[in-house]
Amino acid sequence: MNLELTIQNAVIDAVKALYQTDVTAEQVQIQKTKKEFEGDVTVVIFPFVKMARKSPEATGQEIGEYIQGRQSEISAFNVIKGFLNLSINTSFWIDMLNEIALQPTFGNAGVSENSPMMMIEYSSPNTNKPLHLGHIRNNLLGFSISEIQKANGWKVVKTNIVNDRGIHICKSMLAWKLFGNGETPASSGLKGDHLVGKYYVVFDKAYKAEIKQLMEQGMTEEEAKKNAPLILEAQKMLLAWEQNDAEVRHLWETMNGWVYEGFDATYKQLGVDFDKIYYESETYLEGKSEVERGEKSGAFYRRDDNSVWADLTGDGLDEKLLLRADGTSVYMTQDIGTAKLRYNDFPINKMVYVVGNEQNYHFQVLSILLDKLGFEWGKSLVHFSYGMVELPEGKMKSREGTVVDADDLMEEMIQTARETSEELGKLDGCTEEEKAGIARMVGLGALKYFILKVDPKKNMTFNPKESIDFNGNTGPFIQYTHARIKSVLRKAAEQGINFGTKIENQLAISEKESYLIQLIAQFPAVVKQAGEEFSPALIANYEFELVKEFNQFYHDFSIMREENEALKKFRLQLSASVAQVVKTGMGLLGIEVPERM
RNA sequence: GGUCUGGUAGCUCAGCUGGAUAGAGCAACAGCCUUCUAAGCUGUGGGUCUCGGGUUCGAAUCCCGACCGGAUCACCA
Repeated sequence: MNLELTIQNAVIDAVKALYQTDVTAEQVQIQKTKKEFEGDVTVVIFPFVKMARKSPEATGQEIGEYIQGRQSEISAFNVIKGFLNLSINTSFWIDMLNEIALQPTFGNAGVSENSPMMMIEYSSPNTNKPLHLGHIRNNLLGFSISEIQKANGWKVVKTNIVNDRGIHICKSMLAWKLFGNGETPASSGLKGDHLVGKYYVVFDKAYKAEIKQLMEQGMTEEEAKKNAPLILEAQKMLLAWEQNDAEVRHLWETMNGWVYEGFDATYKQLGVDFDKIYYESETYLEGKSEVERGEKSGAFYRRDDNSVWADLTGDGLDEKLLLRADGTSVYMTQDIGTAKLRYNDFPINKMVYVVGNEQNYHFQVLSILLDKLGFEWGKSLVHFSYGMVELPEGKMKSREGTVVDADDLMEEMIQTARETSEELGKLDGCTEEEKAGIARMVGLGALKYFILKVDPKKNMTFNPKESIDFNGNTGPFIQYTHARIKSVLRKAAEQGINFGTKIENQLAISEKESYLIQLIAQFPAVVKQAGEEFSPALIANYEFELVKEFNQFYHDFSIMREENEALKKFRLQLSASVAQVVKTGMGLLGIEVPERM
């Protein structure tokens, strides 16, 4: 029972009968009738006026008359300018609501044994400092699109490649060794990742001081940066790490261990997780052999200094280094290796990288290189590219101390939610445990929704003060509506009203109600589109529209005071369906919805 | 400079596969709590959809150009 399809076919038939012209389904544009006009569904009739050789109004009238006589769902129609507005029988809407309410997984296609598999890489942190606001956007987007793809029938493997080796972690290690006095997370009370991050900053400060000193002794800035004792020492450490020096390896394992404990806590609080974690220390040597194979096959070439390059000028790009003259690999080489590794480890049908838009070029190149190496999946890699998070003062700069720390931010959101809830008296009569749970759901809901509602590909501004907002187009507004519906449903259950059964369709329902049903019915299509476009924002904005619409409805009717029992059951059923779609939709965004708040 | 990307209300954003009078939220102002949760609802004010051309019945939406902003073009990852 697809309304759009039915009407589309009816219009095609009408045009053929009336004007002896065949039109395709694409030419029949159908949309929800705008609220200010009468009717439920609108057909745009401009495409047919030439065939009819009549005015838009006359054409609309003719088509309207033709299809009303033949389609029982259509109870009335009107024509305004070139728009044919059709009113649909209330019994049709009630049938539709009945159908929706009987589907336990409405809007979520679910995964089956032979579903295709999608691997989604996200998060991918460095182990030298804690997660910040930019990572939050990455993690939320990665988690959300994973959920959305699952709802669209993909098996999803969430993966994280941890950048656990390299000069950056050596810097933290060195600073800790020199200035740390054996400080540990336990002794300092600091979260592991914060402790390691602290020493990264210590290194940077000391390093800068050395540079300054060397410059005063007459070196240029460039020379000073290369020759400062600290950086030389850090490079020595990296070399020792690569040669498996026992002491360095031990320190590295210890400090990374601290970081992982810290990251785990942050991930847990954010509500994200992974199915498979790759560590760069275990994969960074992959890819070299692939590049060498590519050189033999002629896809890449070797220069006189022994470095290996790919010439992409034919693709409108530059030349790209793949192996240094000393034979070591670069970022791109590693990514070639890990891509191959992943396709060996899992039967992947699609690989998605959730990585910021500053790496657009990198992934464009990666895709071409893999293709040149003969991997049939090379071209099909998806770089899910998202924009930067900026602060009102501009970009986050760690040097200027304007980085918004992920843990601090989440804590602040939860705290504010707690205070606001208490001010409003929402938490009266709750146990301490319930209070904490609600504050957590609301605070994090606000943060997640704020970030996910904006188009991923756009840069966004995050105002830490203003974003702690629970009014308007926010997560808490949606959560609140859910809680209120649940409250009504509880009350109905107490009174023993059974609204879970089929609703009779001899009812007079309002246009607002049929509009709501139409909106609910749209949900699966929204989920599908969100999957195709990798856009949690689509779902977020849909949820807001639905909830806003419901709130208006809610204020127009007193469900529990309704005396017509059949109508009361219908409205309860409608409310329950809205709550269901809210819960499912918010779930796709990784946002929990409380039963009460 | 090359490539990519964005420019919609004072602010944050929807709308962009062309359709009706361009929508929300925030902020401002005015109303609504003896009725299922007021984190709500209703109303008012606020727009040269950056600018200029083109395509057509119709353009915020598509095309071309200009202007402004961001990213990137590393033997960093």
